[in-house]
Amino acid sequence: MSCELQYISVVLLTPAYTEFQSPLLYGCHLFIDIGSLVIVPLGRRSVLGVVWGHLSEAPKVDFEIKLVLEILSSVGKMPPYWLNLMQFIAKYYHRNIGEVTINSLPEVIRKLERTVWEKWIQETTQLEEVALPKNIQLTSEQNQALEILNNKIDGCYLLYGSTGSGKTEVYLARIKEVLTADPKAQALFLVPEINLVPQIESRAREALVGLRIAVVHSGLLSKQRFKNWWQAHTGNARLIIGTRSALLCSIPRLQIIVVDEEHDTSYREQQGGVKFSARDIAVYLARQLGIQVILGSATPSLESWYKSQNHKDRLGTSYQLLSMPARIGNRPLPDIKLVDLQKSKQKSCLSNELVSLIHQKVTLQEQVLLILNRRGYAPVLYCSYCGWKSICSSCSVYRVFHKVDYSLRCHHCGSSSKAPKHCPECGNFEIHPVGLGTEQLEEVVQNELLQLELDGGNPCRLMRVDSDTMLSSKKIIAMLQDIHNHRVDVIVSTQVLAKGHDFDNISLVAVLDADKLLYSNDFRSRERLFSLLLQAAGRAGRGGSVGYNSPSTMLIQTSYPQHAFFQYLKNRDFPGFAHSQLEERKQLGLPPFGYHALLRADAKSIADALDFLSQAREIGRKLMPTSGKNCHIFPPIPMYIQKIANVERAQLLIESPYRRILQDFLDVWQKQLLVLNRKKILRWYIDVDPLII
DNA sequence: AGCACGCCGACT
DNA sequence: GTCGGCGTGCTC
Repeated sequence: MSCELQYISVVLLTPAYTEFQSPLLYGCHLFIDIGSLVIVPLGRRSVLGVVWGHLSEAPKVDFEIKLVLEILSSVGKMPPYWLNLMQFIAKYYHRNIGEVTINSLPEVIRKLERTVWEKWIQETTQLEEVALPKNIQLTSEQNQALEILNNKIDGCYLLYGSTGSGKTEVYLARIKEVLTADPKAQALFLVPEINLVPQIESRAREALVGLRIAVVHSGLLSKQRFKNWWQAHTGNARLIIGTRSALLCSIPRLQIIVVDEEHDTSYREQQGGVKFSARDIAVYLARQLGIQVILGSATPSLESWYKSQNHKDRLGTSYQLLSMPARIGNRPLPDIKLVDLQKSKQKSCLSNELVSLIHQKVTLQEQVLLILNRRGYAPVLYCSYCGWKSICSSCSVYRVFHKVDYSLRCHHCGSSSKAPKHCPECGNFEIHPVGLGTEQLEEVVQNELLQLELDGGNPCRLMRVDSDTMLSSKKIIAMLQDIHNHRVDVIVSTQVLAKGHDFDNISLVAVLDADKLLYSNDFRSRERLFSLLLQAAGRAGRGGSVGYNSPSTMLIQTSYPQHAFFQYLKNRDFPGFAHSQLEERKQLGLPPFGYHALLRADAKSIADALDFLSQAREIGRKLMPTSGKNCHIFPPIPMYIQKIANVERAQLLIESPYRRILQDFLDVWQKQLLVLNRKKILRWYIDVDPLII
């Protein structure tokens, strides 16, 4: 079917930070649809590309246009909505279109292992269509929310319901509705973390028996990941459950998106690659497709909350608030108690109040959850003689002492070394761990409970749950099972357990290190603390059927019990707290009243990084009279953690009350920065809507 | 980012 | 003589 030479533009992985960026021009003698995957020559290489557009006539250029080598027809075409999505992410986050697009494809395809993926495609089976069950049992409150959702096919909704109010049933009921109305429709259900996927998956399989579900997250091996991606891409999977990366899948018949725990910062954070907010992109995508998006949380992000209070954003969108205040079965909410660390007596990190409460609960055969957000035994090893501290050799942070294997580990670069028995500087043997981590807390609790015997003389059982013990998904499941089946009495954990998991028999949750987030230089830290504490409180006393011997309690140890923050918390007054925070942010022009971007520079020496940023700032200030007015560019500063893995990091903050103006400025500015072309000395990138400034 | 070309040091 | 160090430059 060859025809005369056609010209197409193709997106491919061209180097970032140079002026040489895709899409690039290619020729071919076949008509190739937009969205097709192709192999094209680039220099002396053959690389993967995505067909982006057709040219109506031969372009006049001073270079030779090469021909497409091959069309990867077995993958089919990427849907138009997906191409638009890639375009938007690249534009909004100021990234290379090729970087965004190519990196969103499955690994086998990126590596061009065609025989491998074709075999995997052969292996995947078309699952049988099964009629969905008729009804999901809902309370009247849940039904009210569902009816509003069922009234429309589009719009953005904020489902605000306390922990245990049954948000998941509402999501699933609405998804069922959408998938029943259109037998080809697909739904996307996002969760913030991998370890929440299994529980949502089993809830969905239970409520929607027979539904074809695909799970997509970075924890899968590349084969399974491809197969699940393929199920979504071909429309075979009707519900896609996953973490932020699931949003980048090809879901051609997408009709509804759910973003559970929408406030969670995991939707934004990412180590490498393109930083984007999966929640914000989900909202954008839903609006583009004219479909519904449901954001759910017990403690919404202040940005979402603000939009749900009848404040329209620049595009005229506001979120419809759906409130579900009641807990299912009217289970009592745990009492929130504060222990004043300044006044209370304590032998260890545990106040006497906490120790006696633990004793009480454990004796009643109820479970206790202690939350401390620091892994390891102690955050630093310290020589009392010469002042030596266990600083990481590659980063500007302390290495954390882990007693289990007597190691010093850097939680930033991952390097680890044997912990010294005596001071490496002065030889003194008086080196000791300073501060408290979960390993040590486990030890302290063990000592406190040694004398305690439960019914029938059984000893009190202890378990530590943090990323050091949650090594595999098998282990995670086993540990959760042990908790559910009451094979442990006291659980020591980092934040991992505070999020999303449901436990029936925990009647005491204690948070040991709340103060760190109460006074922090990050303007979002109180918002995060509020949500962490309320979520943690939600872990206590969820069970409806289990008869409690004692009322469930949430206990917080703090040195600042008088802080207004705790008044809001004790009253569970999220609206009040949100209002006070929003007032503060309004005064300071912080999000959602202002918009941020960072110019980040990584270099071998901090001077190079700062020097580049200073030059960039000058360039930016020269642009001011035209495109930069209403933007403020702050002076460059080294990052809070200046060095990670031997890379010196600095940044510069740009702030504007208008998103559009900030975006326009970044467009012009970024192009000028490319001319500085300092790729040998440093890497730089723009970070839009950063979480931490 | 790759990948090649290019121009200087110690080896079978 | 050549193998290989990584500096520099190009890719529709």
